[in-house]
Amino acid sequence: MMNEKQALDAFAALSQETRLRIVRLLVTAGPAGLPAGAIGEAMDGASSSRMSFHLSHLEHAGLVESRREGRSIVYTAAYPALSGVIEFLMRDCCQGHPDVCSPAVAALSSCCEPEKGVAHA
Amino acid sequence: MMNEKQALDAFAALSQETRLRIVRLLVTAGPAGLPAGAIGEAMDGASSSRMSFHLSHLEHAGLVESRREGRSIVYTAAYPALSGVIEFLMRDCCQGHPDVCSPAVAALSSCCEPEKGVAHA
DNA sequence: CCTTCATCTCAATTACTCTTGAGATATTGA
DNA sequence: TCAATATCTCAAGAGTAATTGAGATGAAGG
Repeated sequence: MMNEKQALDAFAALSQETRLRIVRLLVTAGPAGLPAGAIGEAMDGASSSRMSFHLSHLEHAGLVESRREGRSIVYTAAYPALSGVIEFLMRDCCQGHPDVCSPAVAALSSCCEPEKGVAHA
Repeated sequence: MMNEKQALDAFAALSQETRLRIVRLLVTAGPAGLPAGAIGEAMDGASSSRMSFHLSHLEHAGLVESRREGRSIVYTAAYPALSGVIEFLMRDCCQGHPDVCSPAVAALSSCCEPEKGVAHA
C-alpha cells in the first residue's frame, strides 16, 4: 500500500512531459518492455544521457523497472506501482466523497472490459 | 475529458507535500470548503504568502476553486478535476492492461460503498 | 584483444520552484 | 473615515530539476 512519500515521488515523476510519455509508451508495450534506445527514438530522438536521466528518475519513483538484455537495458512499466497511484488517489481523495471516484470508475468500463466482477458496471 | 497538459499540471500540483495535504484537507472538508487562513493553520501555521502561493498553484491546476466570503477567501476541492486525474491515469495506463486498473478499482470498494450506480453520482 | 554498440555517469549550465519578508488590496465594523 | 482582519502580490534568495556534451562502463563479435 502506497504511502504519502511514494505518492509524492510518483506525482513528481509523472509531472514531466517526457516521463509521462515514457510511462504511456511502456504500458502499451506490455511486459516485454522496450530497450532504452527504442524509447529514446520514440521521444523525438532524445539524447542518451537525457533518456538515462528520465528513466532512472522513473525507476527511482518505482514506476518502471529495468533488466539488462544483451547490450540493451530493457525497461518495463511497473503495473502494481501504477495501480498504486490510482489507488492512492481514490483512497485519499474519496474519503466519504464518491463524487470523486464514481465518475472515474465509470470511465474504467470503457477502457478495460468489466470482466472481473469488481463492481459489475 | 482531461488532456495531457492538464494532467501534467495536476501531477505537478500534487507532487508537493503541502499542496497534497491541502487537497486532502479540502476533500474531507466537503463543498463548504475552508478559508485560506484555516488551511494555513492546518499546514503547521504556514505563512500567508506561502499559502497563497500553493493555493493559487492548485487553483491554476484546476484542482481547487475559490470564492470570496466576507473577508475570507474560501477554497473548495474541485471534485470533477480530481476524478479527472484518476480517469486520466486509468484511460492512459489501462489500455489493454486491466492489471493496472482492476486492483485500483478493487480498492475503491473499500473506500466508497460499492454501489453499482456508477453513472454520475 | 580490439572495436562497435548501447547505455550510464559526471560536470556545467540554464531554468524552474519554493520560501521569506515587506507591502498592497479588499472587506468589515466602530 | 479609520483601524483591524484576511489575503494577495512582489522581489530576492536558496534550493532543486532538466538539458547538454564529453567520457566511462559493459556486452558481443571478429
